[in-house]
Amino acid sequence: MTDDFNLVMDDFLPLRDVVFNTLRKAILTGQLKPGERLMEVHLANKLGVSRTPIREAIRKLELEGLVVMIPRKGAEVAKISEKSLKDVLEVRRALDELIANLACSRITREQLSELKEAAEAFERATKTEDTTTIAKADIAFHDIIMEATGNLRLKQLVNNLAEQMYRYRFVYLKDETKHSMLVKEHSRIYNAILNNDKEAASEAARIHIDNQEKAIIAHIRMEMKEEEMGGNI
Amino acid sequence: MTDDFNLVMDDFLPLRDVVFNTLRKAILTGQLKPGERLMEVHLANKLGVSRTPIREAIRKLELEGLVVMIPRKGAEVAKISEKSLKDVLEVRRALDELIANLACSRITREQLSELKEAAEAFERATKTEDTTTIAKADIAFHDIIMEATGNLRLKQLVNNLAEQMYRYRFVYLKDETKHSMLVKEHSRIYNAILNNDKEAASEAARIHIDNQEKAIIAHIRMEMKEEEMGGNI
DNA sequence: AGATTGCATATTGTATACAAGAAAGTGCGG
DNA sequence: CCGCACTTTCTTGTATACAATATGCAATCT
Repeated sequence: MTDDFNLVMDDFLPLRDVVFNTLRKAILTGQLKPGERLMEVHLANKLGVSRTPIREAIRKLELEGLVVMIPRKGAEVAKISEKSLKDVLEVRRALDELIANLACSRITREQLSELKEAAEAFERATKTEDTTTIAKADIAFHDIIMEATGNLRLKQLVNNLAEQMYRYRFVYLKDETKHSMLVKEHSRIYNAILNNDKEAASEAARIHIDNQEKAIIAHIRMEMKEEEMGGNI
Repeated sequence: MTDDFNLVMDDFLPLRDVVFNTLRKAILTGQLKPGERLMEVHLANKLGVSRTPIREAIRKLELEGLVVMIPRKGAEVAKISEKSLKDVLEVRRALDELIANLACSRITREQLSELKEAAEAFERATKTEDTTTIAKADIAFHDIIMEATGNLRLKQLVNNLAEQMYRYRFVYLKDETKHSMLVKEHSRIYNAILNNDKEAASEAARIHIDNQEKAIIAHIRMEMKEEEMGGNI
């Protein structure tokens, strides 16, 4: 049982936020599985706090879409269907296009050189073959573009959407045959932004998401097949 | 004092949700003003419940961006700056374009005729000059398009964004000189969707938001001017 | 006079107690 | 052996009690 996630006491943060972060992380990393019930006293005992902070944390997770409430039954970790994932990706595609587009006109020289460095760092990371390193480099690259838009709300929304599919992020990063493609896609995005070519930037961003979608959907279908097989023994 | 909003008991809904809806409405309609503090005992007494449901409702409002938490100080109604409004509208523009685009290929015949009817109803409403009626007709029109996309997440996000600027909605609906323009814009959107012309639909949606943005920003600037004047007496 | 410290009070943060409803088990009758 | 009703227990929903901290005021010191 790797099931025992513990609180990282942050002392000055309210307990509800500590619990919120802890539970969110547990859901996103798969320690808490889709469909699993979140029982208040159980969590309270486990984390060594009372039910109150637990409940308040759940209210926030509920609005983030990570848990669903069943009236008079309690909270459970939200299941992600292929449909809901497609819905999320459909929105993300539009927002990522917007981000690339906005970044073209708003990026600073400094950010532009950071972006170049980040793209190179990502390429180096793919050589190391350590998925965590690659993932970090990927996030760093996209964070710079997002920052360049200067739109806080946009940033917040995209982060939340990305979160919904966090557990599938490694799927397309683990596949080494895709690495060179990812590097090319990044460089295409970088060049489009460099040239202030909004059309090209949007399209590059769209293609980037499209490819992720394909990989993730394929993975999900496989997972489902496996589950069926398991049930049919 | 129009300050006394009351609970609409929904009996089967948990109190926290009733409180949540009540407070949200109060914020959106301006009964609770930006910067105003939300004190738990005060609200609890006023609404005749204990602090617990109040707190849980505030947690949700917090995540919706309608209130901001100040640690150990409490919650207050979020202020909306011109910048944050522009941020919101920038995102909404992209999402409304997406909605119009998706609706083109996914709308059913039935929804199409509903949409035609809604557009006509909106035109009739502008003749009555009752702002509430007009607002309802406007919402109905856009709801049909949104529904046609079949994307639940998209719907949820756009609703939330629209909410942020709810109190300014009447600004562009009250101005009668704009009515004929709005009617034209709606009919443009309807025709584009009817013809399954995605490009045209997106553009029509974009223009629709652009015009709203102009009206709202102008209104906000005016409001701010007024405030300054008030302070400088 | 101004600043500073200490106290009183108000307000949030957390824990616990109590109420009510749902689910699961148990026993009885068919 | 199966099904239905009753009871028990578990879990959420709500209220309240207690703790910790910030704020404002006043008195005192410089």
